[in-house]
Amino acid sequence: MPDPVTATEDTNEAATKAAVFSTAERLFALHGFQSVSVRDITSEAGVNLASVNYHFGSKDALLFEIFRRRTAELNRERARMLHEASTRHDGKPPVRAILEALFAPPLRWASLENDRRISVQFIIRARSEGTADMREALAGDVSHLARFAEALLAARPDLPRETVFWRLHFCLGMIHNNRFAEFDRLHVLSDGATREADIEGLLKRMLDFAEAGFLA
Amino acid sequence: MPDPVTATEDTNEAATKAAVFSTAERLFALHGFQSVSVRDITSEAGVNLASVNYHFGSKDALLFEIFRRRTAELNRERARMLHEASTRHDGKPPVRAILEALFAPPLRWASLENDRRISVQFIIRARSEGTADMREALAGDVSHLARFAEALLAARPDLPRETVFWRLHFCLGMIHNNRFAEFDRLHVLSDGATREADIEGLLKRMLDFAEAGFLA
DNA sequence: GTCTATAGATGGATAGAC
DNA sequence: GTCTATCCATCTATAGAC
Repeated sequence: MPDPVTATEDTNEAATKAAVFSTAERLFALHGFQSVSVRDITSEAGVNLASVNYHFGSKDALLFEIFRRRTAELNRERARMLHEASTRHDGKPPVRAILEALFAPPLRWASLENDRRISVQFIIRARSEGTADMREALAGDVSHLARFAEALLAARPDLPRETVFWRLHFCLGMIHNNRFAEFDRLHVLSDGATREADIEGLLKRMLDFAEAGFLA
Repeated sequence: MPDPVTATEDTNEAATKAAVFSTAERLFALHGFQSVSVRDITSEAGVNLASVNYHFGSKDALLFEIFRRRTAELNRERARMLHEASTRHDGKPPVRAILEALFAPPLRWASLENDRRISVQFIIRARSEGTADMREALAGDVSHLARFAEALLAARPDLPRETVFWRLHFCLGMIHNNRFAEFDRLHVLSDGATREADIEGLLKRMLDFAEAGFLA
């Protein structure tokens, strides 16, 4: 049984670290990386200015830790869905099941009632505004995408290899365009006809579009 | 006939302004907006530190002017292609011709031998990292997209309105994903099978994919 | 108009008290 | 571990000499 005083201190420390983490993630996701200062984060989180350096080392290290944790979680969820699709279809899942494993995790995160809604925006932003560290990590992330490419190649052995890769690239573009600003713009353009709230409906729309594109 | 001295000065002034403009566009496109300082721009352009403020007013105003000029050029080219497709098809262009007017201009700009290759990267970056001014301008840009939406609705009157808007959104995502970093990543993933240099081939691939998705 | 020098503001990081 | 005070680098913008 731990010393109650120590336990309380540990809890406080963990709470401070967690507050910094989630506040930073939210501010970075909403306003970009370079625009948000350490002072913005600590003042909004209600913690001391020095906490970022104490708990994470530097602003960049904090950024990278958020990035690493969120991408790991997302990749794990995608890999799990791909694996389930594979077992469900005797090791040869069809295109639609593969694409669902790629689309569903970030889309479900993005639903209005999901805590991770902001995490998706963070990850998308990291793809274009990330630091050198993050871009290196993204290059290593290719191994994760490779499993999806393999599954797609197996599902469509009749297609030229490069065609499958290009179409996977198009699908990734569809996902990365799901930013708050783009949803808002579409909402204006369609005069309110597009309802971002209906995530399962959007998933079906994306799958219909991408599956047809893949079977062309 | 202008005074030769004045003409030379005017030319020098215009040359300085143009050097600042194109150097800034390139650096912003390659490294992001906040990462590039006025000092970076002026030293790389070989002009004085004060030239940015003298010729453009401020760093943000310079950014906005680049953004405004490039998006105007791109929108004009797209509108022209859409108009030509419309006359070619008696006012009712098919989906593929509409999408070609949307895809071809930014893709052709992105070809290796095109001077505007860097401008596309600038515009894409502006969509996610732009200032408040630029985001406002993007909202006004909806009128330009509305013409494409109208054409698509006319080409597929059988589809629910919101379906057409969502699919247009997916197509825009395909375009916006054509960043240098994403091309590089795809190149690694496909082990060199995807050749970014073949722009006309890529255009055909995008049209095949998107047209099939639209006709689903 | 061009340039240097500098003002004025803000940023990340840290030393040192508690 | 937490906090304050502060260092030092860097940035944008501008005043003023030429």
